[in-house]
Amino acid sequence: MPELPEVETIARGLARRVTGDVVDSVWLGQKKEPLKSTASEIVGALEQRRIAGVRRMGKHIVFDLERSSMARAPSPAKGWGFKKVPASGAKLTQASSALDAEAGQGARPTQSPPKAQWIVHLGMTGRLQVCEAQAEIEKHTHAILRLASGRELRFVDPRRFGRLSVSADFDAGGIEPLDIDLERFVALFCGRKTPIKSALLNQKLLRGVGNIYADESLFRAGIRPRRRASSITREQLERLFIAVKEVLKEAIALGGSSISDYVDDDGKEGFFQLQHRVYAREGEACLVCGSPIKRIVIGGRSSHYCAKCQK
DNA sequence: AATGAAACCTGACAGC
DNA sequence: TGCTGTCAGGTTTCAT
Repeated sequence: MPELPEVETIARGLARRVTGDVVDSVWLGQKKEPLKSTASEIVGALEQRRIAGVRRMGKHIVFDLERSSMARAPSPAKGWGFKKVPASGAKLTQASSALDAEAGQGARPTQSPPKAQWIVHLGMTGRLQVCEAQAEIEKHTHAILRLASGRELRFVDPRRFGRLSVSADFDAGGIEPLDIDLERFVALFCGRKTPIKSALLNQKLLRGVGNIYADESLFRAGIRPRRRASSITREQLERLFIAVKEVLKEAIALGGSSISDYVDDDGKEGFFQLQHRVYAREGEACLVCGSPIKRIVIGGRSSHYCAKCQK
């Protein structure tokens, strides 16, 4: 569900709320889909680390971790007595199995600790909650980080398209659409026979643009989503370049779009959906010319456009 | 190499 | 009420 503006909103909210806190212990559910790294890699990278910051890369949320100054004894292996086991039937996992594997064994007295990052991709339905430890555990909760402040950071994801991993130097691939310059933007689409809509969704080119903002950007640029990327004129690409940045910035300013289940970490909804000009408006009148908005499928994704305004 | 279709999951909603 | 079919803001995998 979340695209760049939603992930940016969520990352900013998390940065405000959990930066400086320390991960005391980690619980992971039994479903395997959400984990891209092994459970022990994730637990080992997170436990007893201080959250130095939270930021966005493409649609990924990156937690920068550093060794906690107040490193304590490893948390008790028995875990922390859950009041209610999530409906999925998950159980407690190893608490500190691979704790500090790289630092404890190497015995290298260097003072530059290895970088550690916790990477979260929300997929379609993923959410990160910051809540009190006693708050009820929602169905589809796949990970819980108990924080030294007494709160918990929880990953909830019904559809399980989200992914958790740890890394030392994560690279999301692609280029940030808000940072790219015109020449590099134009070069991305050069010689590509794929529809421009599909190229915009390709995270190896631009990272962070998703279905809503691709449609909205193409509408503002006056380009039909099925046009071959290579067939688009320089002038149109310049308009698209501006439109993509404009749409993303406006959406971030409004806290993202929320249509059904997206809410930010405070539980507040974004408001950009009120600005949608084509997305999810099939059959409704184009706000510019009044023609009915069309919906077609491109690369398996529904695509909305105005046949009169977009060529 | 690039493109497109299918697969991966659950939940919400419309229609019968 | 309950069943069926469709759809969903994303990515990966597997044939062409």
